[in-house]
Amino acid sequence: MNTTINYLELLKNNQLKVTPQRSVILEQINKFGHIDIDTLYMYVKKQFPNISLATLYKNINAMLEKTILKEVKIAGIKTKYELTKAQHIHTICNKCGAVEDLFIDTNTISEQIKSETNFIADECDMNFFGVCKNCQ
Amino acid sequence: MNTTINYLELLKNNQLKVTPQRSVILEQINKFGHIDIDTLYMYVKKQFPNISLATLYKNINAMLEKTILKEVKIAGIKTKYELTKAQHIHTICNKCGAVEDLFIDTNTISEQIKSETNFIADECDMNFFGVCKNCQ
DNA sequence: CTGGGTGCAAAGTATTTGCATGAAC
DNA sequence: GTTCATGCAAATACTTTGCACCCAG
Repeated sequence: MNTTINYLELLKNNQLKVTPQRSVILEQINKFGHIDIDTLYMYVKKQFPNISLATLYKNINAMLEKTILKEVKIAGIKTKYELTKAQHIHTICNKCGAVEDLFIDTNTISEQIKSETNFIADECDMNFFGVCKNCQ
Repeated sequence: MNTTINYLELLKNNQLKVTPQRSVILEQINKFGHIDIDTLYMYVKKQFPNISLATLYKNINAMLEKTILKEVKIAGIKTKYELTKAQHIHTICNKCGAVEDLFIDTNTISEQIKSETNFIADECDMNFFGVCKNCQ
């Protein structure tokens, strides 16, 4: 049920050396879906007790630049990171805090924006706040 | 053409004391539409050379709590603040950096989300990245 | 072997807190 | 007069940088 991702190829294809630290970082981000730096640090430390926060930041930044990762900035909570995947939006539950992906079409709105304002959008972030199924 | 806002009432109605500093803060945020803390500090200092960053942060946080203000977190740029107003979305130009408001309907998507996932959304943030009319 | 990655320490930036004084109501 | 805001200094949190050493290719 979990998508298998080839971290090795992902790194190689982006001219980043494959190190065990990087593999674990990607593994953990994928496991959590969305994770903030401190939680990630905590989990990566379980496999690399000596890894430094600086290394984590450096790697995160390198992968952000290569667009392997994406920054998820959400009002009210710490910035999280996710693997870059198909265009999707986020739902954030105000009760339990869960952040979920939802793969829905966003092009319709982009086109509406273009016709109304001439702004040509090629990307978007959408965050919906409310109450998730489980918390209702 | 500029909406006149009664900062006095806005503060009073939210149980916040009316101080000249607060009025100027609201004035500047309104003038810029969206502004980050450093730019705001710079402009507020023109009228209150002795104001401290701490005071600015305290006021911003107080007004965020009362929902007079809203945090605008956008991937890649510094967090900005705006006055709370009718539901709207943001367009961010990748060339000139301009952040603009766009008042379009978001309920249709909220309903789509509800019917697809049972997530009940009561609010959303939407940021579209691309090229604005002027920069094309 | 060579270039880039790692870990540490230190620097830099951002944000919050505590407290004495002063202004709002 | 009482409560809360302000401004300063200090503390804390967050992120980046420099450098010596080490590993991936």
